[in-house]
Amino acid sequence: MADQPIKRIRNIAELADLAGVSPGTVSRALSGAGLISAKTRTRIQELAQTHGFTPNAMARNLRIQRTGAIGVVIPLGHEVGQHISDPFFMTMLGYLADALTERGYDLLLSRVIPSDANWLDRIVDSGRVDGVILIGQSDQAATLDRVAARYHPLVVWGGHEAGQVHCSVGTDNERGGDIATTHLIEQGCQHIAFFGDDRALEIRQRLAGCKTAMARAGLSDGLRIFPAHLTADDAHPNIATFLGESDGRPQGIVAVSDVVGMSAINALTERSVSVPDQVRVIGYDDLPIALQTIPRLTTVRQDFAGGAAHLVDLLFRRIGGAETDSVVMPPELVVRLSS
Amino acid sequence: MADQPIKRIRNIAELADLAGVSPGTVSRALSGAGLISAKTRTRIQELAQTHGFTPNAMARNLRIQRTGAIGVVIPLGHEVGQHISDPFFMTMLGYLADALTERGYDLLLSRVIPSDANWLDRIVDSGRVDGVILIGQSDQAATLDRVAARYHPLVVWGGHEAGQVHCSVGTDNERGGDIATTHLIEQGCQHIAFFGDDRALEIRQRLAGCKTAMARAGLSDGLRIFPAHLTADDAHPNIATFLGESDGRPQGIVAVSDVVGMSAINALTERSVSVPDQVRVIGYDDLPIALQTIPRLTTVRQDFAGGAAHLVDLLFRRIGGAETDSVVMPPELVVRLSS
DNA sequence: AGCGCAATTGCAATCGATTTCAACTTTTTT
DNA sequence: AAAAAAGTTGAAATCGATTGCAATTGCGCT
Repeated sequence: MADQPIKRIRNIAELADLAGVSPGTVSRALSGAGLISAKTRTRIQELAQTHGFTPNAMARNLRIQRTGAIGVVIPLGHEVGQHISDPFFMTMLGYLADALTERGYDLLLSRVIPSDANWLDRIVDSGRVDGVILIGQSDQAATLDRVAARYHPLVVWGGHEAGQVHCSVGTDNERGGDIATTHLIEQGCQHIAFFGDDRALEIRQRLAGCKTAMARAGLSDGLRIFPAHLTADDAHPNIATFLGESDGRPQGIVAVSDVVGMSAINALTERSVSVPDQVRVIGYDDLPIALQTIPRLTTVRQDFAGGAAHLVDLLFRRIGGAETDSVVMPPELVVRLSS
Repeated sequence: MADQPIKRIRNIAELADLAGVSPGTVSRALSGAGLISAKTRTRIQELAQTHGFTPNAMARNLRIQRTGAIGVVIPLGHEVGQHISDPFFMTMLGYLADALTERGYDLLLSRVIPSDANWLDRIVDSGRVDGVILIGQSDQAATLDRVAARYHPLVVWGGHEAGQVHCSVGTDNERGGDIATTHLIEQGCQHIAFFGDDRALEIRQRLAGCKTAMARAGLSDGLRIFPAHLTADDAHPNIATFLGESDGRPQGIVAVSDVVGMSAINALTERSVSVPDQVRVIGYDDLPIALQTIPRLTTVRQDFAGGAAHLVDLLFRRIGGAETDSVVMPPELVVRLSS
C-alpha cells in the first residue's frame, strides 16, 4: 500500500524492527527449526525474501561453533609439477565437492608444498574448517600420524600400512601392483619395468606388490625401476634409458598412473616400438584418458566415486566423535589393448 | 621450574589470564600491528607458541568484517560431464590457488549446476567470501551481468562482448578462432569442421572467428558445425557423422579444446584416417596433453598463468573499491604436427 | 624533583546470530 | 469457570577477537 523504499537489511535486528518482533524471533523463523507459530514464520520469511536478506554466516558460525567448511588438502610433497597435468586430482575433487555440497558444507581447497614440519598443524588449527580431507600421503606419512593423534576429524586418501595412526581410504595398492604385474607375466613378459617414484607411500606399496608377483614367478631379477614422476613429460627420458637397456630389455611396463602409462605408450610409439607387440603397458587409476590412448590402456581400476563417498562418510562420523577404521578397497584389473 | 601442566588454551582471554595482561593486549601482541612494547609482544607470542594457540578465525572474521576467503565457482551450465576429464579446470585452479594463497586468502570451491535464476546470488550473499572468481560463463552471461551490477568483487574467466557488465579476463576468442581456421586454410583445407557446443560464450566467439576466416577466403560454404561437448568421449559419434559426409568431407577440424582435438585425432586414427595427411586437426588451450597426442597437436595457446594473475589482481582491486575493465589477451598459434 | 609528553595497557563496546530462561498468551481439561 | 498445560515471544547472555577511548606508566627534560 504505502510505497516502502526497499531498504537494504543488514542484519537480523533490522529485520526484526521491520517486522515488529524481537531478533530472537527472526532467528527462529529463518533457521527453520521449532518453537514459532507458522504464521509469523512465513510472514518473516517472506519479508526476508523480498529484502534479499541472508543471515550473516560468520556470526552464525561463531555462535554455533562450526565453520561449515571442510578443508581439502593436496600435499605436493615429492613432486611439485604434479598438479599441472594429472586429472586424478580433478576427478577426486569433483566427487568430493559434490558429496560435501550435498551435506551443506563448503570445500576449502589448499595446495601445500610441505616446507616445514608444521604445515598440517597450521591447517587444522586455523579454526577455519570443521575437518580435513587429505588427498595423497605423498612422503608425509609421519606428519600425518603425528597430527592425527591429536586431531580427529582427519581422513586421508592413500595407502594403508600396519600401525598407521591416521584414518585412510584407498585401494589395496600392494594387491594392485601384484595384479598388474601378474597380468603382464601371464602375457609372457619376463623382464618388467616399474615406472614410478616410490617416495610416496602408495607407490611404494604398488612396487612391493610388483616385487611379490615377480618373486612368485621366479623372475625377481627381471625387475627394473624407473623413478618416473607423475608428470607426463617425465616419462620420455625414462623411456630413452629404458630402450637403452642392452641385456634383457623389459617387455612390459607397470606404470604408476594412467598419465604415466599414456606417456610411455606415446614415447614408445614415437620410437616405433610397437605396443603391445614389443612392449606391453599397464596403467593405474582407470581415468577417462585411459580410453584415449592408442592402443587403449589396460589399467588397474580404482573406485574414485566409492572412495570419495567413504572419505566424506568417515570424516563426518569422526566429526561426530566416532572412531573409524581405515578402508581398503579392492583394485580391479581392466584389460584393454595395450597389454 | 614449577611443572605447569600444558593447559589447553581456548581463547584470547585464557591466554591473557596466563600472561597477566588484558585480552586486548594479547590481541595486539598476536595481530602483529603497532601499539605494544616489544617486550610484552615477544613474551606473549612465545606463550602462545608453547601452548599451540591460534586465535579463533571466525570471531576475528566477524569483528573485522572480512572472511579471508575467495569463492572460486565452476558453473556447469551446459555440460555436466565436463569436469570429469577436462584438465583445463585443474590447471586454472592450480594457478588461482597459488595466487590466492600468496595473498593470504583461502579458496572456497563450488561446482554449481545452475538450476534456478538465483544460484549466483546465493553464493555472493552467503557472507562466506570476500569476492568471487567464476571460471567460464557457460550459458549464464545474463545472470552474471545481473549480479555484477550490484555485487562488485566478481571477476570471470571467459569471453568479452560489447556491453558486457561483468568484468572478464580471457583471450580474444574470435581472433583465436580466426587464427586457427586461417592456419588450416593456409594448409590447403577448403572444407572445415568446427567441433564445439556454441551455447557457451567463448565457443560462440571462436565459431564467429572461424566463420570470418572462412568468409575472407571465400569458403563460407565449406564450414560444418558439430556440437561436440568438451568431454572426450563425445567426439566419437561426431567423428562418425563427420566421416559420413559424402560431398566435400572436411579436410580440417577446428576443435574447441585440446581434449576434443585429442579425441578427434584418436577417433580418426582408429578409423585409419591419417592425421594430418587426410585430415588436419587444431586444438585450443595448449595444455600439456597437447604434447601427448600422436601426432602432436597444433593448437591455439591461452596464457593461463597470466590469466590467473589478472583475475586475482583485478579481483583485489575491486575488493578495494576500484572499477576495473575487462582484460582480453592475445591468443597465440602453436604449430605442431597435427596440421 | 617535578612537569609534560609519549608509549603502553586496560576497559568496555562491538561485530551478528543463537539460545536459555522467563514471561506471557492461548488452549485444553476438569 | 478455574486450573493446568501447551504454545509463543522477548530479554539478555553468549560465542571470541578487535579497537576507540581513557587511564596509567615510563621517559626525558629543565
